[in-house]
Amino acid sequence: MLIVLGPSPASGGAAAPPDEWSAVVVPDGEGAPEPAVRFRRAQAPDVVRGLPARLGAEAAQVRWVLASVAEAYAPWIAAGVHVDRCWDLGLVQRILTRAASAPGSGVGPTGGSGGAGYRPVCEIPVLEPEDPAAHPRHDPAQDAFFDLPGAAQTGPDALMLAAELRAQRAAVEHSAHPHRLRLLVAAESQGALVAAEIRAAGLPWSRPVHEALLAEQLGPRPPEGERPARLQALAERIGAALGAPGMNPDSQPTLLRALQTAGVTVESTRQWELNRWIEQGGAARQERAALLAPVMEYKALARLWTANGWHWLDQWVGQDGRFHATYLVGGVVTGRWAAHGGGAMQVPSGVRDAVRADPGWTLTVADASQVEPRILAAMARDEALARAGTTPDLYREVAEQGRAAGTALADRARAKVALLGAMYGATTGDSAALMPHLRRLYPAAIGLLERAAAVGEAGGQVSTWLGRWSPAPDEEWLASVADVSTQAAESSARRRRRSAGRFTRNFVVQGTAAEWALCWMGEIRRRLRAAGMATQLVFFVHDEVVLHGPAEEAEAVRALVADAATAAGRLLFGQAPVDFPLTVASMGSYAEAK
DNA sequence: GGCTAGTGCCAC
DNA sequence: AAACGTGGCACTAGCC
Repeated sequence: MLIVLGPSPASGGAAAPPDEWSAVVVPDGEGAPEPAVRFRRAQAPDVVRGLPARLGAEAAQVRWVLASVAEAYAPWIAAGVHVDRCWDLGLVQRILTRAASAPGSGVGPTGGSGGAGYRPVCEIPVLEPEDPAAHPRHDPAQDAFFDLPGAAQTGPDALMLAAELRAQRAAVEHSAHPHRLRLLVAAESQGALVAAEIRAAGLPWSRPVHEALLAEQLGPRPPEGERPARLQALAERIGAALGAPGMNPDSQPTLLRALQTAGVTVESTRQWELNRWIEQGGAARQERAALLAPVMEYKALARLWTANGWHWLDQWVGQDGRFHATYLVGGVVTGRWAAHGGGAMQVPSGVRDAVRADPGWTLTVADASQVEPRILAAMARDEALARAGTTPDLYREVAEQGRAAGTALADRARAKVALLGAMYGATTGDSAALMPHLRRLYPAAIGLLERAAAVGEAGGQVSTWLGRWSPAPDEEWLASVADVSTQAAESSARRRRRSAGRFTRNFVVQGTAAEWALCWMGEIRRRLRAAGMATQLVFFVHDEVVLHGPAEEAEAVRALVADAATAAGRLLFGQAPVDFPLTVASMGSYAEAK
């Protein structure tokens, strides 16, 4: 059963009160959807709790349809209301709108078996949870200002949302692969629930551990506006060593000039280039390393200070000792999640020790191994690569196969570089040189990547396994690749085609891996709920999850997470031709992972 | 004061 | 501009 929740529509010519919502039950068969219940928006959790029984339905059978789960769900969680299933109209609209621009999707106006093509009934912006529009402030003066006739203060009403739902369902059913797109819709929507729940739970973060770590590396917390003592001392040493006393190492132009004046022949101040200069020193390597040691140390510590220092702690770790990461489901063009605020997707390994389980609880960290090449093997139905994908260490097995075939892909490191390079579109170096060997060993897999690249170079769109499409190139791109008026224009056109090809090449793999991860988390969530466990998902980074729960649940949780990974593979690929093994362990500190 | 571009580093 | 994909974010410099 589908129940749409949204702002009440006008009735009898009278506008509904601004904070009134309606529940619209969408019948399975014929019949128009009708508002079944009207309620104040703040009462939504009670409605969600009570309405299914009043309609004679099991709560677990209801799919709640919302314009934006990110916007609506947080107060429900706060009220202790969790739902099993939902349909996020905004997230699905984004997927369908993009698909509609791709001729092969079956979603657009030209394709489809009987569908007229997907056109949104109403625009549903994908709001960030921080977006002021997601949390309208109740300032009466503002209300008066926005209460103009026709002002879309509350967005589409529940009946419009029901109509949009209808359009979305039709588009899915008429698409090229309805069962896959259905899964994507369910997984993306479930992802929105997971993201909101992770944010609400938060990653347990020990302020004392973090502060001790900062004190150890940077010295005591400095007064506002001053550098920490260790950094200040290093800045002075750098100035002295480079013959530029008083210089500010935070100023890249200043530092670069000082380095060059001191005979350090680099063109940037990047760490890798400084390291390369040291390596090239021959007999003078020691001297060079000693000269640049304070610079390197300054860079590392300055990064810690600015990215994850005391300010970060104050801003992102509240009194509850949790880091509440805000995830943007499908926020990356490939479908990966993005994060907003606090750098949640880039918590450096150096500060992960501050992530500590509560007393009596434990962190379970699960990291999926080599997801992308496994995904590639499964998508391409590449038998040989899939064989490697049934082993725990895919790269090692690829090296075995490479050695047996007498190719240069004879050790694990080369196998890894070659495969990653193939998925990223490497054109130089070791990985490009190994491509012919890879192509011979895995013609189906490499063929899939090269076809995806060719589509991108030609300005076309590609799709993930479940049906998330890459964007169509914009006018500017089309014009630039058509411009062959000069040699410079022609080479620029070629460069941009290649770049688009690398993007689509990577898109199919990265995007499908993101779909696997989405299903993985959905399965974890479903199983945790079914088992009635207290353990919660508290963190996610592309192919890694962190759960936090009572120590006595840990053993079951490890098994549950691994089972969920297998189930996700089955959901995508049926009897999955590859395995999705995990490195999974329970621990007190996140730093113990890997 | 705000804004953008450039730079550099973190994660996968 | 580091070869080779996706991002976020902090800082400086230089503009209005």
